[in-house]
Amino acid sequence: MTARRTRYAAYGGSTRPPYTITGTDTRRHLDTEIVSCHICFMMKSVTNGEAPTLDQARRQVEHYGLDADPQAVLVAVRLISAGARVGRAAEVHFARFGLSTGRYRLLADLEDHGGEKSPSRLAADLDVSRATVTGLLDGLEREGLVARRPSAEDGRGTVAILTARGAQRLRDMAPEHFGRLEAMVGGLSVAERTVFLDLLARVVRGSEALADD
Amino acid sequence: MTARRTRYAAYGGSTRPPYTITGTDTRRHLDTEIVSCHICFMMKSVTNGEAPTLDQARRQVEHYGLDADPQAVLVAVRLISAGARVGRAAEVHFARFGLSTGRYRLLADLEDHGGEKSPSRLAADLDVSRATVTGLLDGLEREGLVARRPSAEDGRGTVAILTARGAQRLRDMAPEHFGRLEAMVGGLSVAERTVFLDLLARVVRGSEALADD
DNA sequence: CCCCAATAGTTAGCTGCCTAATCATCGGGG
DNA sequence: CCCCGATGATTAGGCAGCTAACTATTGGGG
Repeated sequence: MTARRTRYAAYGGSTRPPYTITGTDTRRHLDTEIVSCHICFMMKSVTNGEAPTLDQARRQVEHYGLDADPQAVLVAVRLISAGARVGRAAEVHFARFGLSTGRYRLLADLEDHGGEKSPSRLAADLDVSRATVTGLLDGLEREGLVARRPSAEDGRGTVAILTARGAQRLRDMAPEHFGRLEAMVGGLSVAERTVFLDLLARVVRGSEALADD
Repeated sequence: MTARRTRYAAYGGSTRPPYTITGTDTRRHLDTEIVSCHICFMMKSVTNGEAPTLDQARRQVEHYGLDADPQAVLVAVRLISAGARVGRAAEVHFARFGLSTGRYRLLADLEDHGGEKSPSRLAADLDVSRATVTGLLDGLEREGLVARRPSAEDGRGTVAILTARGAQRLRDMAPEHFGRLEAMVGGLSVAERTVFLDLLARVVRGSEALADD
């Protein structure tokens, strides 16, 4: 059979190249369009990255007869939305180097720590569960970027070590990686960056209000 | 056999309550601790939500002999980190109401649009792929919060409609939901919120620098 | 000196998100 | 009038994150 015409057989050997994120096929629509709605007619601006709208927030709050501040709601919703958006952009970014955000963070943390660390420490420092670290290490070990070695002091423990190949990967991607990160915040002045860091930290601290109880 | 002692049998019927996010078992460690490292000894402050550090960013940039601005790198990395953090908090929040962030966003968008919308429109407006919308609708339909109906005009199309049960769910959760969102940004003054919205939008727009090419 | 609670790591199963491929239908150009 | 490209929706497969449960080891208290 011709290799190209096979339908489901191609999946049989799991021969899909890992991390082939290229971009969404749902192309962005026009800047502005009329939206017909059962309740009202409204202009919906789809200016990139600025959804949802203050109008939407206001409408929702009013709809349920609450006295919440629409602007406050908007900030919260935008942050959640922005987080997902930036997270996806980061995933596309790291896919270039055959990594994911999680795998890169683990590699970089290992490098910063001298090349050795236990999975538990990694989980704590990366702020993910130990199970996630197991999964990340599995993938990285398969590609030869890290290795696992039983701990010398603790019979239960393991040590993750950065391999030469892993260190090389980090070195190779560094110029483009840091260049793109810099470009990402290039639209802000130094003063604005300082303000942004402060406000971001305070909102993140406030986001515990979502999970608390 | 006693229902409590069963090991894997409990999974047999897939009788796991959906969305039982309660919090991580990796409890936070102390505020400050000494970290021994092959290269250096350093104080590692784990002040909640303020990792990674400017020092880490500076060290990394220097390590590879680049001339990137450490503060710019820090802003980018913090935003990515904060996005994941806030995203997880949101997931915990929505789990309270038997929803996920994606499912809530779909429901709310439907409600705001008069209760009817095609999956393609939902995908475009929520900024996710159509495949994701299919998955979200599957879950919501299973719980009776939305229904699918073939489109009247287009033989290919489907219309997702908000059911009475779905509208009720939104109504029930509204007070607590908006209250928590408001609390989340309660640490910011109105002026600061305005600034934050502006800066956030600009950084999100800049985050295209990660995915572009 | 032994036992048991705490800890380290893994595994199983879930969700959300993605891309690529598939199937059905619409609709305009030759 | 028919055909083929464009579009709507789903399916299949993959990764990352989570919780809960399981196994193995450590180490302190009775």
